[in-house]
Parts: sequence; structure tokens; C-alpha cells
Amino acid sequence: MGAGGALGKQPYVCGLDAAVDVIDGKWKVLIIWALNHQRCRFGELRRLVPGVSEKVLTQQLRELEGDGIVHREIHDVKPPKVEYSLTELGDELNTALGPLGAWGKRRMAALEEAGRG
Amino acid sequence: MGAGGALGKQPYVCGLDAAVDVIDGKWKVLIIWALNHQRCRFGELRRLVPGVSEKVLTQQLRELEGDGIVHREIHDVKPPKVEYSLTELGDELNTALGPLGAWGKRRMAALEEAGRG
DNA sequence: GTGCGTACTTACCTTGAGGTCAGTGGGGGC
DNA sequence: GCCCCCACTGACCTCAAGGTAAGTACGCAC
Repeated sequence: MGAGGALGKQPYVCGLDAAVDVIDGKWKVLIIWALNHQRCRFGELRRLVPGVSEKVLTQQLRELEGDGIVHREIHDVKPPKVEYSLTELGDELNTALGPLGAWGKRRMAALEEAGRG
Repeated sequence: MGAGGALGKQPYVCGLDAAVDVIDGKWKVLIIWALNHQRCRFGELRRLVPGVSEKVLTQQLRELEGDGIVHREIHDVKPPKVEYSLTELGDELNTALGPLGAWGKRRMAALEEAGRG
């Protein structure tokens, strides 16, 4: 799908379309979710988002950065140190994702309920 | 990506994860968005979601149906007639998508603003 | 009788997102 | 001396989502 970083496809049919374009990428919501709770170093994110490869993590972080969702801060020190955090825009995105997350949580509960029978 | 209809991947890391799993599929948000405004026949949806092929429309509608988002009603008449509409769950999903759509709309406006300079 | 519209299904093919793995260049632990 | 950790980058490969095109069975219009 069009996980294209800044200005993925365009033109968008509607706002949802534009939002999904930013979200699009296997790990992006998880990354955003992780960054909502704390600013993180690369390695921390890697651990917080179980399953991502380093390549794809870097890639999706760059795309989120290009879309103005994530801020990247490089500390030029002996062992490299890079910190990621949400921008204000990213924070707003996260807030907008809140209801969706709540809906999903209800679905998870319903699914589990059904699973147990 | 894992556009797997009912129970796409599981287990989910969080609610967002579970929600995105349902949404996942190139045209699904557009389909849901279209169905929010009106119940539609297959051909109508085809026209409302510009760019989908018949195959993929059918496919994603079936997945949404499997996830309990969309209701499919077959009228057994001379020229086939099938109507699609949102279930209550689907309606809730759509509501949950509202803030995200609003966020995307703001982004579209900002993008356009930047585009004009 | 040719063609369009309805709602699909099926076979085949392309594309690119994501996975795997190896390399980089220093620092610190044992 | 060896290996891990930091934060990446680049080459290569896979796989499945999605695109394309054709077929189905029926009715109506012209």
C-alpha cells in the first residue's frame, strides 16, 4: 500500500483518506502509540514494538518524521544517541486515534468473549 | 498487509491494533464512509468508490461482512439486487473514525495551504 | 440479435511493502 | 582478544494484496 511518507498519494477523497495515508504502514500506529507514553531511543522502540526489523523501523520513523508526526533528535555523543518523540501534530493524531483504539478494545473484548463461548 | 476478514491476525497488542486490522485494506475506509451516508447497491458502491475493481470490492465487502461491520441483503429478483448497509457495529466504527477524519481534513487543508505557498 | 446493466467468480500477473541478513565504526565490559 | 550495543544503511528475496481481463446467467431496450 502507499506508505509513502510525506505526501503519500494525493489527491485524497476525504479526510479519512488523508489520515489513513499517514497511518498506513504495518507498524506506524504501534510506533505512535509507543511514543505517546514516552520519548524513546531507537533501541527502546525496537523493544516496545515487538516484531519490527531495524530497517522497517527506521523507514517508518522517517516517513512519520516527513509527515511531521515524529520529532527526531540526534545527540552527537560517543555511543550514538537518537531520541524520538511526538510532535504537536503527532499528539493530535494520537488523540484522534483515541476513539478508534477504544472501539478496537471493545472488539477485542467481544472477540475474547466469543472465543471462550 | 493482513486484510484477513474475520479475525485477521490476533493476538493484538492494543485496541488500535485490533481496529486497524478491521480497517486494513486499500478501500475499506472509503467503503465504510460511503455506506455511512446511504445504503447502497453493489453498482452504486462501485461508482462511489472510484478506482476499485469489482473483484476487490466484493472481497473487501465480504471481509467487512465477516467482521460484522457491513450487512448484506439479497433481494431475489429478476435483475439481481443486493443492498449493503452498516451494522450497528459498523456505525460505531464510523463514529470512532470521526475524529481521525477530522484530523485528516485539517491536514489536507494544511497541505493545500503549503502547496499554494 | 447486439449490447448494456445486474452482481458476481475465476485465473493469471504485477508490484512493492516488508523480511532477512550482512556491513559500518566506534565504545565499553570481561 | 572477543563480543555486544548503539543507530543505522544497503542488497537481496518473498509473498500476498491488489489489478486485469474474461466468463456467467438473466432481462430489458433498441
